[in-house]
Amino acid sequence: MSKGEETRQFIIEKAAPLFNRKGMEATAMSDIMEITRLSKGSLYVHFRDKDELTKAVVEYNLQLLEKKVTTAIQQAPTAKAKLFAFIDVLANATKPPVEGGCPMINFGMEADDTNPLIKQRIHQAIEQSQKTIATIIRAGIKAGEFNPDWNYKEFATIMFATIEGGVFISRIAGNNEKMKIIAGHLKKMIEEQLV
Amino acid sequence: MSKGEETRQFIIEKAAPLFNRKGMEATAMSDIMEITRLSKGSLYVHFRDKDELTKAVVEYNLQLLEKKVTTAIQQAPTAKAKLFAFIDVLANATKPPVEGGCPMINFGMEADDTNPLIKQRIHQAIEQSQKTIATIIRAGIKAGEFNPDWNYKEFATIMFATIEGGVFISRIAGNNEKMKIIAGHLKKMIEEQLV
Amino acid sequence: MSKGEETRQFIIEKAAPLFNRKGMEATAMSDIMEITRLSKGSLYVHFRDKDELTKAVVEYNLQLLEKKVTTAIQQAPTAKAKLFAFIDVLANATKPPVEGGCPMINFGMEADDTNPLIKQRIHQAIEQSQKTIATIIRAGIKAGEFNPDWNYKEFATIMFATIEGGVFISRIAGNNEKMKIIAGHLKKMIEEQLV
Amino acid sequence: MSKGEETRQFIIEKAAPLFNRKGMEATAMSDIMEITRLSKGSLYVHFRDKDELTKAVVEYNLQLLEKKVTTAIQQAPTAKAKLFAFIDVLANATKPPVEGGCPMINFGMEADDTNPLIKQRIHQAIEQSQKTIATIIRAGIKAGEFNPDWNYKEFATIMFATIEGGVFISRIAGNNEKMKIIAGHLKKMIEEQLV
DNA sequence: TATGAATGAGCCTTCATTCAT
DNA sequence: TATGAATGAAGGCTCATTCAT
Repeated sequence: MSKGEETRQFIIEKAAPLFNRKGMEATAMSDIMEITRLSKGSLYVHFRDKDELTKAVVEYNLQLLEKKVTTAIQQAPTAKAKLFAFIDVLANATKPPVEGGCPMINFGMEADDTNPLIKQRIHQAIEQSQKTIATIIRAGIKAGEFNPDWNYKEFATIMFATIEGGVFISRIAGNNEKMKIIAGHLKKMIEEQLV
Repeated sequence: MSKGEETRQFIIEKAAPLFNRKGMEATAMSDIMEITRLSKGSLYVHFRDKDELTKAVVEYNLQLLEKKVTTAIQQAPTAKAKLFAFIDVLANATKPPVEGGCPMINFGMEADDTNPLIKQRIHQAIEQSQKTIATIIRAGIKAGEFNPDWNYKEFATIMFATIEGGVFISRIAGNNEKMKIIAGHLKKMIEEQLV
Repeated sequence: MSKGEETRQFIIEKAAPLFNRKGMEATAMSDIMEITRLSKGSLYVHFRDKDELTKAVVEYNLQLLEKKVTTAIQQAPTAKAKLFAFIDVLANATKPPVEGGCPMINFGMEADDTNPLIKQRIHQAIEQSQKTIATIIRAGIKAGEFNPDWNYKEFATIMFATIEGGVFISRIAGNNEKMKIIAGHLKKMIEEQLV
Repeated sequence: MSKGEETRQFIIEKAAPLFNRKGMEATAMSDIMEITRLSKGSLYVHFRDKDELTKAVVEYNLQLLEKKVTTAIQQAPTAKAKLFAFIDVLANATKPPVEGGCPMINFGMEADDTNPLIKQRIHQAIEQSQKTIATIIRAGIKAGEFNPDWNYKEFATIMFATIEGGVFISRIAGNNEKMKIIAGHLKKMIEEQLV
């Protein structure tokens, strides 16, 4: 990695939690200057404009989240364990997988009426998340672990929505109480489909 | 209502959809000037600063939502019908109960890391929503409509979270497809508790 | 004139020589701030952006020039005297009719490759100048003052071009030496057409 | 020519039309980078700063013009033909002798209030142009081609001013119509001095 | 009460220039 | 020589807010 790429990556990594926490609009280039200890001009050497930096930061946060999820899933032995792992990773609002909380709901809600490109990217991440869940279940059915009649595609959507709703509630509540209930509920629904 | 109060209310009503759609930070006082056709000075006669206007607008949006929900519930004859009505009101992302979408998730996500007061107010609205659901169910149980063993408090949380998660997904998707699945799922869960 | 219009006019008048001397691009909003002792925000109360201020300033300079020319012409009794007055007003590079020199050549040369709107406006001013000359001559012919065979339209163009060329040379030379020769030449040409 | 000098010359030639067209201030070092495909650092190896590059570019443009003029003059057999050639080279605003138009008026007008050194250089070029005209006429007189009483020094100034004024008008008009009139007029004045 | 002129901090971005490699 | 990363001043502009009328 060249010096330039290194700095670019450094900026993204430092900026990522800031954008994820404060929001894209609310994070100023001067905030990035401060946190990176880089000059204003230097930032613009590596990113054409704030929008390009924003895109890179959103991408970074999404991929960081995906990596955490993927790692957790891979380490789980069974389909049930994988689903539980998925829940446990995302449903931990007090110690979220990505600093600042779930980037899908964070960036998605802000981009909704302001940034079609980011919105589109979040849409894709949401779809991917549901696909990941669905894929795990399908494998579990094939392995004889889950009830083959399970409408797993619908469940993937329900599970994802419920988790994100839980993330929202927990963030506003400032604690994970309600999330425990939600996670427990989802896990029970999963166990009900065990053969 | 005095002339002053009337103008104040007029401003709030005009500003409400703007804030709900664009966000609190992104909505400028000049936007309010434009939409109300009022002068800059006039706005500051009725509101000490933008923060006060923001609070009033958030309050207005929340109460408008609550009114829509309450009306829908009151018109429903049974507990089941009331729960279904609750779902139908909130789960219509294409024609949301409040212009700009659910104000709880809209304002809540933005306020999370920036505005503790608004955050607190949204927290209260979230709690109230769950209480509303719980109250309906409790009445339904008392009336012999629902299974008395139903852990309705937990269900209230789950139902609310799932709806908000669905709202989020639908907004980003730009359509209500997934929301139908989610609403259907919640309704099935409710029907399973019918005596 | 309202307070706002007064300030707007004040800004234009203060900015006019600056733009005319330094150029449109080279004159910064901060220069206008300094010379008007007004705040940055105040400037933008009266002008949407720098471009709008630029247009107003160009217009002001052109009209100021036109006024000086018109006044000089009106005070001259004969057609010959009017033409001489025209020359004397424009051909005084050391004490130009408009502070900073002839706005037609100043703004025109800069706008040529950068600002089509201003370019168009200067084009119009150039055409008008030639028309003014032609109109004077035509009246002089009608009054029996000038030779009726004079191709006055062509002469108007030649006279205007020669003056502007003289303005250019004088500005660069920093003195009016060459301009005297040019003015003398033009006046001789005019006298040759006297009946 | 060493490698370094070669690169230096390459930069000047590429930058020359840019400066002549856009102006000195408006042409950024990044524009030069782009057009030369050279790195920022490389530019600064060959030129201490933008000012030095500017001077070199102005010089290049002036000498290119002079070369075109000289060549045209040398190819003309008589004094009259030489003067006509001079006019024809400069008075072609649609296909100017130097890309971007006459560098004397282009750089001169911009430098007037901002760059004394360039202004001085343009002054010299203007004087030289008039001297060139005067020299041709003097030779023509000596050769018995022109009227020996002709005040050729004054005519040189008038001719030069008229051409530059014509260049100005044509540039703003975007066509050569008026220039034809001006050139015709000058040629007629010359022919009147033929013996 | 209502107006809108005035303010100044702050935002994003551009630019000429320097310097380590 | 050549590169391109880093710098910081300066530019145009927006915005919430104040204040005289």
